[in-house]
Amino acid sequence: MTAAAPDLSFPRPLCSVDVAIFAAVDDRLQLLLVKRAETPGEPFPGQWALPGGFVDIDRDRDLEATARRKLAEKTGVRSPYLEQLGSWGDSRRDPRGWSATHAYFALIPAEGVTLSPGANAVDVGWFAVTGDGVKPKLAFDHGRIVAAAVQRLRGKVEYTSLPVHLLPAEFTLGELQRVYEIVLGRCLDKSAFRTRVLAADVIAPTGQWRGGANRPAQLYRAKDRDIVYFPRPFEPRKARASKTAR
Amino acid sequence: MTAAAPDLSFPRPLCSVDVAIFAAVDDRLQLLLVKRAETPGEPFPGQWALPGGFVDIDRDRDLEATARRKLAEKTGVRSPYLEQLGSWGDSRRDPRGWSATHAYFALIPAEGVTLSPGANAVDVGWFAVTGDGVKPKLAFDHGRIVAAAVQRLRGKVEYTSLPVHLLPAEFTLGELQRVYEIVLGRCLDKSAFRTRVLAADVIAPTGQWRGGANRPAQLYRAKDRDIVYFPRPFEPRKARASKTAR
DNA sequence: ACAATAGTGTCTATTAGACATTATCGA
DNA sequence: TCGATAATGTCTAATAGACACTATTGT
Repeated sequence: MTAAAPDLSFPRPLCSVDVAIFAAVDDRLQLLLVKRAETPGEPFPGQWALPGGFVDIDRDRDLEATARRKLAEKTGVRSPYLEQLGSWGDSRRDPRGWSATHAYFALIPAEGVTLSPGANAVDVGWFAVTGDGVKPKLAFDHGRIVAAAVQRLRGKVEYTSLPVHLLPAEFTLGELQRVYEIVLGRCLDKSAFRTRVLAADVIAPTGQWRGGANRPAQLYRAKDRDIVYFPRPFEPRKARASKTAR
Repeated sequence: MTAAAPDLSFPRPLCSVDVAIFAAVDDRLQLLLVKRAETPGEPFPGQWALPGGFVDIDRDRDLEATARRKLAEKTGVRSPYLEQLGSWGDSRRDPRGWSATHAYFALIPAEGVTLSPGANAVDVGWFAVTGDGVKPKLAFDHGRIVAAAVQRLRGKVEYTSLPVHLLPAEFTLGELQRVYEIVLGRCLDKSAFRTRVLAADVIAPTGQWRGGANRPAQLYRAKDRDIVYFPRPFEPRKARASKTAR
């Protein structure tokens, strides 16, 4: 005889995944957004939103797979830095009913990425991050999700090696410092920066050099794909009394 | 005329919330677990698990509400420190089908908490955290969720004021230091600890004193309910060469 | 007086930022 | 030689930990 299986027919929330994809494009921190189709009945038609969609329980083995699928659809990138950001679920964020979304955030190198809208979207584009968000008003509650993503990114950049994932495989220390400055929105001291990063043992010289109209720079490569934590955050000191007062 | 609403009838994952509830009980960091009922058809009958359950879209206005409901059911505590931990979703974690759970972690003062199994559970209890987890093998993938919760807690304790939430409203600096040591599993220097905590401006003296068989201690109260970040983590130095060599 | 814990003071190694200096390339 | 950027060195303020010392209660 078969035991009576408990009832699972109660209503379930909708279950989706959204991804906040960041890159350093044109010397600015930018976020990838997609424009929603104008299909009748679709919520927020024509509005910009994070790339995302419902979990497909036949195709996606887990939540991260859904996130990777969305990322690959829009950017073609297959091995980004991908981190879970959090989840947002309530009765009102989606007019179609109680819904919960699992948000991820990704960092990708801007170089060599070609955007494509994919299905469900009519347009894709990079949007400069200003303050805690982005210019256009976003669909759903994506505004607050983006704010959380930006805060998490900025916060972690203060004390981790995260920004290496915004660069291609090989890069110079100068370029690395530049991405840090782009994300943080402030300048860093070169000497202190180099000491920190090299002491953290996150990057290794490739032995190659990048030449230009100046002294060539050592090329480096990220050591681990993982994130490394600095012992302390960047802490700008008060400006010292300048000797050359002017 | 009505626009054709898009089809929402595709299968949805199950959606649940689980809560890792920590307290400092008997001078040890402990985790609250519930024993699952032996109801036929229920997965993992009789096994220990995190308190949790399906989102009830009629009762719960959002995910956090589900977490609070579970917490109150088991402990009666209504205003804990509650933080989202992450989400886990895949096709195999629940034998009943593709399921995603939203995990939270909570810190509560051990004092004055009375446990009750509530519905769906036949027993509740505190389990000492050892290493990254807890003795019994847990239901579902709760083992890895607990590991993530413990790591997050330990990590944050290094550089935040989190442990105040493991204490009752009023406490002495000695007691606060003790909870830090319980969670971190190592001793801290009294002087350094006091300087740090007081400089962080997270607690305020109440004006009251706690007496005993020794010099009375100033009572403090947490200033904000929120978490405060220390400028740097606790960093134990190498032991200095002892003058009294023996 | 003594045990026990609270609370303070001093010393020092370490560090990271500020800033100056040197190095190395192309034009 | 010059401009530009890379790489390194020096100085110093700040700090956190180690550890000793003092303070205040009950017994």
